[in-house]
Formats: sequence, C-alpha cells, structure tokens
Amino acid sequence: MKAGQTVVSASLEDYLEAIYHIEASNGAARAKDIAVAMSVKNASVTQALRSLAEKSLVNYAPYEVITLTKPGKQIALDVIRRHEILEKFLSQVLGLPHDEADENACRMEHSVSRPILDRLIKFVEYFQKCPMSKIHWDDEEGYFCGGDGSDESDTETCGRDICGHKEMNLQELNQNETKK
Amino acid sequence: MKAGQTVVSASLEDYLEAIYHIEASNGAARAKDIAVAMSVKNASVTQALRSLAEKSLVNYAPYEVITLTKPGKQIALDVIRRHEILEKFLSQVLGLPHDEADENACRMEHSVSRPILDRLIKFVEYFQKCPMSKIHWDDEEGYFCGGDGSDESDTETCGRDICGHKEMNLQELNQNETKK
DNA sequence: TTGTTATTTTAGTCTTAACTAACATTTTTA
DNA sequence: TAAAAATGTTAGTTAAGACTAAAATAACAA
Repeated sequence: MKAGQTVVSASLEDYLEAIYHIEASNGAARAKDIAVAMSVKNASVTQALRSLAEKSLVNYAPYEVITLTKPGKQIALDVIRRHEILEKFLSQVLGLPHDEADENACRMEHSVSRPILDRLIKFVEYFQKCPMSKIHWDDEEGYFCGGDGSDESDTETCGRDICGHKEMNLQELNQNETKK
Repeated sequence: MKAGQTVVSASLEDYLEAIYHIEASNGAARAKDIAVAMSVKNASVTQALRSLAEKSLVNYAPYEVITLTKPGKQIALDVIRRHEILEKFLSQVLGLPHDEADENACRMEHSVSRPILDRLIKFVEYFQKCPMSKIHWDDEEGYFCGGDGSDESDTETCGRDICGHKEMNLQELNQNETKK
C-alpha cells in the first residue's frame, strides 16, 4: 500500500464513483443526485458525505454543492477503471449481455486486486488483437466456439511474434467498443 | 430465486465454507477450528453459529459438535464451486501464482453471479481444450504470448469442429490441475 | 416579501458482524 | 478424581451503513 493512499469501504467507493459521474455531467453534485443515482435515501448520503469529507475525499459543507478532492477523484477513477475493465471482460470475452455485465461489474469492482486487474486488461487486449477473438459464445448451443473456419490464415498471427504488442490503454479499449 | 433458497451474507457464506472443509477433513467441526480457519475470535463463531442454526443451515447445540444440514451443505458447495472456478480462471487462464489466485478467489466468490460462473466454467473448459491454451502469461515480458510456434498444427483444432465438446464438470477440471 | 415546496440535515433506530471480558463447561493431566 | 488448561458461551461494546421522522435551510412563485 502506497503512503498517503486512503482505504475506503466498498460503500464509500460507490459514493465516490457516483459523485464522479454526476460531477462529470453536471459540473458538481447535489446530495439528491447522489441519492437517486445510488438508490439510497438523502439521509444516508449526508452521512456518507460527512465520512468522505473527514477523509478529505470530497469538498463538502452542509447545504453546499459537492465536488471530489484530488485524492477522491483518484480513487473514483480507480474504481471506474476496475468497473470498465470487468465490464469489458464480461461482455466482450465472456459474451454476456451489456446490462448483465454492467450489473456484475458493479458488484465485482470492489473485490478485484490491482494485479488481477492489470492482468485482466492485458488478457482482454490480447483477446481482442488476436484472431482467437473469433472465439465467441454461442447462445444457441450454450458453449464457446472457435472462429468460423473461413479464415484459417488468421491463426498464423497467433504465433510468438505477436508477443511484442504495445500497451493498450483504457481509452483505446473504449474506442474498440461498440457505442451503447 | 428458487423457493426455499435461503440467502446468506458473504460472512455467513464464509462460515459455511469453512465448516464444510473442516467437516470434510475431521468428520465434524468444533468452534475452535472455525475460529482458527477464519481468523476470528471464538465469540464471533458462536454468534455466527446461532445465526446459521436459526436459518437451519447447521446442526448446532451449545458445546456440541457442528455439522452442516443438507441446505447448509448445498450452499457451502455452491460457494466452494465459485471459489474453485475463480481460482482456476485466475491461475490457469490469467496465470497468477496459486496463493494470489486463492486469496482473490476468496474475495470474489461472493460477488459472482450464477450466469457468470457458468460462463466462466465454459470459458476455462474451452481454454484448456483448445490449443489456444498455449497462450500464457510471460512473466519476464509482462504480457500474454500465443504459443511457442513449435506446433502450428495444433491451431487447426481451433476450428469450428471442436465446438461439439461435451460438458466438463468440476471434478474433471480438478483432475487436469497440477497437484499443489 | 412572504408562503410553499424541495432539498438537506439531524437525531435516533436497526442490523450485521466483529470485538473484549467474564463466566461456564469440557477435557486433560497430575 | 480434582485441579489446571482448553474450549465455548454470554453480555455488553463498537463501527459501518442503511433507515424513518422531524427540523432546518434553500429555492421558487404569487
């Protein structure tokens, strides 16, 4: 654990994540927005905000508008990153429907360690670059199938020379995704 | 949710899981064993046992030996199944060291839905059957690599005809695993 | 500007799940 | 078998995180 890194509960992580999204679309967050986004009551939001303010993760004073502090934003981005990577894995690799992938990413995002996340990113990367991405979930049959057999030459690129691929960051991964 | 299916918290799931393992190796569980296995105090175990007994998931009477009821065992097996599948995915597909895979499976096992689990099993199945299982994590380089280039013919079997593979259950998956 | 509505906060309750300290029961051993 | 040790339980505390109800504040409209 790096020095200065605050550890927050899964619940507070969710609040930070929600605040980030609201701030991104509205400039700043109000308690009500957060309550709606998280399906909790206003009183619960106030309580969470006090706790987050104590940890210096949000700028908050009673009755005022809410913004994330720098460390708060950092944690939010980290959670969002976890969420997005998981969602991508679930939908693009495992072939789950988008809403189900999202819902599950939401629950899993709090239990995934940094090393697993990093490894998962690389796996999805590889999966998308390689023709093995032809492997897909066959909903009719209920199992994974490898390719369509129409382009065997693709398998060649699966050899060791493809190992030297560059890092692909989340932005690039996002661009590969079909717009929802 | 099926009728009669009891929902338990992540914590109680952990207790059931621990009791199952202890029962499997010792015939029955004592409170102390559970406390040690879960790194909690005896008093916490007593409390959890009372809660589990209320839900008819354990056979428990003060100062007596503890066993799982049928529904308790069913939940335990379900949790263990989730744990094992996750561990297999983390170690065999993502190539994480065994202990790290186990530790993370432990945290993730409570947030993975049934459909994801089923899909994950099939994915690991496919991954192991297919030569694409040649894909491996390269620890030196820090990315996934496809095969070693020495046996290109294997890639042929990656075609659609392999789609017709039969179900592989957890026992079979276990047999494929190298003994720890 | 003042009353109404919407939002936010406070105060207090509940549940879960851990803990400690003290007490009770078993088990072991001298 | 009786004292000592180990194990198990009870009672009471704490903390997180949700909730309701009631009070406070802000925003809006006549």
